[in-house]
Amino acid sequence: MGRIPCCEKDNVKRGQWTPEEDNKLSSYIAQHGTRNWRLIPKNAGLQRCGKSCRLRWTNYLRPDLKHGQFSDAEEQTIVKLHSVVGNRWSLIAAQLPGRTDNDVKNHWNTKLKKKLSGMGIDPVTHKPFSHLMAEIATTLAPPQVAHLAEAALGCFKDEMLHLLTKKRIDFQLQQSNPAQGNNTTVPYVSSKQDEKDDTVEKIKLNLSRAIQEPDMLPMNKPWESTSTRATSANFEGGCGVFPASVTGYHQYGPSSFANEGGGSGSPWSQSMCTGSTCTAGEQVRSHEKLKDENGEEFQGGKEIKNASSIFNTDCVLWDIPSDDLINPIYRDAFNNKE
DNA sequence: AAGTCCTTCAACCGCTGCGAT
DNA sequence: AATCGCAGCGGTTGAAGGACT
Repeated sequence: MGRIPCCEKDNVKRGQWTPEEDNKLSSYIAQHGTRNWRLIPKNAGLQRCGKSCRLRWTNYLRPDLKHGQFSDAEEQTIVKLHSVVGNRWSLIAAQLPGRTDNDVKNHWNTKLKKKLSGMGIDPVTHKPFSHLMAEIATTLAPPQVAHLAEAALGCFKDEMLHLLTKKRIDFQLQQSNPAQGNNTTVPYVSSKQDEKDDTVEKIKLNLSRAIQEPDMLPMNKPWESTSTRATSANFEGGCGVFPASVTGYHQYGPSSFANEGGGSGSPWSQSMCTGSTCTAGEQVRSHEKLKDENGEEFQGGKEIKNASSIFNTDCVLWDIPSDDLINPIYRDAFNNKE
């Protein structure tokens, strides 16, 4: 039994809204509010379906909306929240005044995913690519690992190729010493296809090396540690899949990248990618029950009418002060990758 | 200058949960 | 308890404009 459509498809206009339509909708809502979207187009004299009107209003016409570029702080908030709740755009948008879920989703898909990939971080799991490779290599028996690693490589390949073909990266192999500039540095290649093939071969080479020599794999998990100073060396010394310039960002940048000697161990970096919150399989799914620190259950999804129950000023889930949502060091690292 | 490719983002689609009946 | 209709959500699409060749 099919559901009755929300409107007569034949009688409704689709596609871009005209300024006249915007005016009609805005002035109607200003007078009558947004009760009953089905009636709004009819009463406002619009040949649109109610759903289309609602979207136009919530995503564009609402007076409280913020249009224009996302700020650094907003981007950081999105990344951080995404690492906790995954693709729950409405929940994330609720933490960004004036932004809609559509805005956040679009910005994530067009900008932030690429930024993270460019930093050597898998935007799905929020873990370094190199770590994911290493996990595959260490957790599986040799006959399986080759195939699975190949499959994983396929997953990451598009992101990596995007990065590597857009930007010329001095691709350092794990053994090479950048200061000496020895000839293990992969030279720039002339054609785009050669460049891609070469890059894929390098990744494969280093992956297979990591599989054959598990000793060289990073056994510590810097993002799970709050005390160990994690530096890019963790990954340069790892499977060597990624160039130092990329792995240097593996912890969303802050202490290990921008403050090489300091290792501030900012709660920002710790909470961005802790094992307990950042893996895809562990991400909160819609309608799963969540528990707060008192063991009381609350639910994800739209059951959370006020998202501040999760993202409140005390940051219960993250155990960080809210001020740390905006970490200037991380921000700089993030911006420098543009 | 023209054609092609890429990026962005508004809009649509289908699904789900909730409240009313 | 079952059904219906609405609102909201996330994934996807496609038009438009910009960048590149």
